[in-house]
Amino acid sequence: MQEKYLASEIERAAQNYWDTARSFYVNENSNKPKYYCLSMLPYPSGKLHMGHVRNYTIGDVISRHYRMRGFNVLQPMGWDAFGLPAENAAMQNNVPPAKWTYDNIAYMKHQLQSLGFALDWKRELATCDPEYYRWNQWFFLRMLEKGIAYKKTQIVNWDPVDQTVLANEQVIEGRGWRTGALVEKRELPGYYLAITKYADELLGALDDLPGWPERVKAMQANWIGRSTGVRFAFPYRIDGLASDKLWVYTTRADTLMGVTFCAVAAEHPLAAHAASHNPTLAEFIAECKRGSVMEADMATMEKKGMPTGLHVLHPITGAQIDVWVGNYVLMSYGDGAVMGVPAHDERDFAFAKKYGLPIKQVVAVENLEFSTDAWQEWYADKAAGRCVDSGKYDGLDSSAAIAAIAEDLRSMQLGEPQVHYRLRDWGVSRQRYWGCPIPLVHCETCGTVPVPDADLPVVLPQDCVPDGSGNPLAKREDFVNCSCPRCGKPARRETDTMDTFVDSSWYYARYCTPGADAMVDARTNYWMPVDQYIGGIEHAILHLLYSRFWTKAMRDLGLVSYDEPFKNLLTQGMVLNHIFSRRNAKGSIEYFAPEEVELKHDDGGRVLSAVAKRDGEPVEYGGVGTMSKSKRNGVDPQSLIEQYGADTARFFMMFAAPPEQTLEWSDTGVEGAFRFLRRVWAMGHQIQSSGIVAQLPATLSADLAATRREVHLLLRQANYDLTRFQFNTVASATMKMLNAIEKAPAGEGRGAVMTECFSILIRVLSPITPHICHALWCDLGYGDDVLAASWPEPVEAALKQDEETLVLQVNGKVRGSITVKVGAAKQTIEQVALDSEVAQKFLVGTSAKKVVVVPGRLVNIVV
RNA sequence: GCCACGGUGGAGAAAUCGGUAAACUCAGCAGACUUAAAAUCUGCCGGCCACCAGGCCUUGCGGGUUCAAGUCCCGCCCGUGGUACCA
Repeated sequence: MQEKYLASEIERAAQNYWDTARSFYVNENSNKPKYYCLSMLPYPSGKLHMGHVRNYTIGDVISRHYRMRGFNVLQPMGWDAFGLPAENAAMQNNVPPAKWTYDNIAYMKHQLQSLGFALDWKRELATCDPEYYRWNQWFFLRMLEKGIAYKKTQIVNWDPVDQTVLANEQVIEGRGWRTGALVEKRELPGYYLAITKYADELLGALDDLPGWPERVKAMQANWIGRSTGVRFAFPYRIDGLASDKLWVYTTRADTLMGVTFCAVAAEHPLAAHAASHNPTLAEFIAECKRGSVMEADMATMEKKGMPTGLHVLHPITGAQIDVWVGNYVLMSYGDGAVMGVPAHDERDFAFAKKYGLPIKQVVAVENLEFSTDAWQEWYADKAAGRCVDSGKYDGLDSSAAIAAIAEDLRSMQLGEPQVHYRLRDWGVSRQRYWGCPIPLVHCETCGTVPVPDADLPVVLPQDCVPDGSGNPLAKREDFVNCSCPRCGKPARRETDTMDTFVDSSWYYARYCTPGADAMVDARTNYWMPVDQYIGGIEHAILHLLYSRFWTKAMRDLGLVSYDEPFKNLLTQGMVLNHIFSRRNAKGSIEYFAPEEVELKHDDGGRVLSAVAKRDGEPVEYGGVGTMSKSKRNGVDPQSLIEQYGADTARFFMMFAAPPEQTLEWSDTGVEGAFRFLRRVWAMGHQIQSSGIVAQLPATLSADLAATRREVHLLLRQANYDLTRFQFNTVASATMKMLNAIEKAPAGEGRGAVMTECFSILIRVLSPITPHICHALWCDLGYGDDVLAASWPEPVEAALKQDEETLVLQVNGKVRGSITVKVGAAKQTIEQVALDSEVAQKFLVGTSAKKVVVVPGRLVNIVV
């Protein structure tokens, strides 16, 4: 073996070995237990960034560890290849998204391979491949048949200059990112998937996912947002309107007697009716329709309203209630109308104060004074209050009042209790080119007709170049023009494509069944569910909820036999980097990569200002944020790999922080990871040249026994840390092992202790830095392939010790230590502590009030 | 705004059950080796007080529970992720 650590040579050799031996190609014919380890598939943005390296190294460490523990491990990889960035790149470089995407895939695949991940590449898939997305189309048609997919209108961000739909990401401060034009809300028809039909199951099944982080389950539960309340109506009679009821939903029916107004969404029929002969109101409604559709914008904007001049009747008292239009009422949520109870709802309170609407208290809490001057938390407290000034409901508590009022509404046929979800159905239509075509045909005679299964896939043309003004598919006559599958007459193809979350909702199942001429086949039931799923915390809600929904829909269509796709979930923390941007003259935003920017710091190291190196003009510092193509703040690991090797990059990534924690990028410390690997190599060389000693002598000197004990203790700790995926401390355990081996004292058996301890070190380190460990394992003659080695376990005999040291505290402060026999009785320990010189010093003129003994840890004397 | 998570030395971090705060590493400082540099090795490295012995303080801020709090409870501040068309 070479004396010097030559990373690139070692890595090439190890990768060649794995390729030749087909080490990571797996199948279902194994007598080992299966283990499906899956990392979220990357978007092929051009180059890997540090977030990818982190994600895939975590997955690889888990995969290799489980493999050495005797599992049949599947670890596949693929490409989330449809999406917006390809269209943006196309506009910038005049390259078709298809070419850009496939070029990126080729480059990034090469990068992944150079990192030495234990991937089964024969299962690779790209979601932009017609052989993949045909099954999106096929399944969409099945959902259409089952009524899970349906059509209704959706509200989108509209750029009036580019005449195009904008993604939320493309709306910055209410303006289109390219044009700077004020964004408008526009209604378009679109297809929805009825995820709300599964809301109860999606919520309930969270309890059956003990391997998911609590925080993710909490977020999903809140997102689904099940509530029980009452849906009821305010009756009205308004000339020119056929309907005679204004429906609302509330969880606080107990405050119904405090209603002083109603508010409807700008798109509500009552608003439209009132506006038809009220230009001021029409103008206000138009104003409500300006701005983006984002929830964060809706929630933070100033709450505004305008009276419609219409009124409805209180369902119980019959009193006239004014109807307002409110910019904060969402048509897409419930019935697009809400009751206003200013006394007991904080938002209604602010609204009433602003417009001088009456505030009527109907819930009181003993000893607390209600005042309309300022909002107080208890006004909305469901638990403490009782009804007042509410007629026959006076004195009832919240739940009794809700029950009584719901019953009265029911008897009047004006409402009933209802379970409500915050979750909305999943709108999947996108007015974009680079996505999976929705397999429908529009015929003047037959209406909307599904493309027959035999004609799937509807293939997306590969050579379009978007220009930012709408979907180029609509201009492609050869795509759009077709004949109706039903009547044969000329017809037009649907040009909307599917949300890319469709692509990623079932790819994990397709990995299991490469080459199947169905969506999936029986092999999926061998591998699924995924035993360990690893991906960014940013997917905690949407991707993970859609995948769970999709799995249940596939199950209900008889395609798979499992209920949940991901048994265990590890949510990786984001890798963050600094963000710099500038708004140009047109009002659009340009981002600068950190290396394109020069920083000025204050004395404390805080960023004061930044200028672009290119032109010396100032750029705005946007703080830190997740590495992304669009913000141009990704760091390419390539130079790291070239300079130090894949093992150093992998080790450093694992060492830097625990997987779930957010990581602010900095490359200081990479050098240290490299130094460590060089020392590991040097130790291997030293052991090899001084001769490998397999047999430990019958007895060891106390010093050597201590070295051996330390390494076995570290092994015990590392094994524990592996079970909880805390790889940073596994990495530091291997560093501590090396420190101990290097300091191994002279004496009989030194070679044997070093040989044994180093074999432990290599195996524990091998999932993190597989190349160097592969080389050392072979070169030192431990075996042919470290992948086939058994995972090390600490040896009890090596851990044994006769005495232990306990911390001695007086009044909770550390004052010294005592040494006792292992397993000594509490009374004995107490006596040793009290007799100690340190304790005696503190006991002069007083006595111990209490002595707390924590076995194996400490003694605390309270005086 | 709302939901979730986080905040520990100059930096990344560790501390498994409420039991020695800062393991391991980076940066820095001092030294050894060297003609020199690189590499390597050794020592120091939270703050204040002290001649030493040692003492006091310190886990974003303010309170609380406890023999004992980074860890548990209450109230704030700041940061990150998500917020349904970024993926």
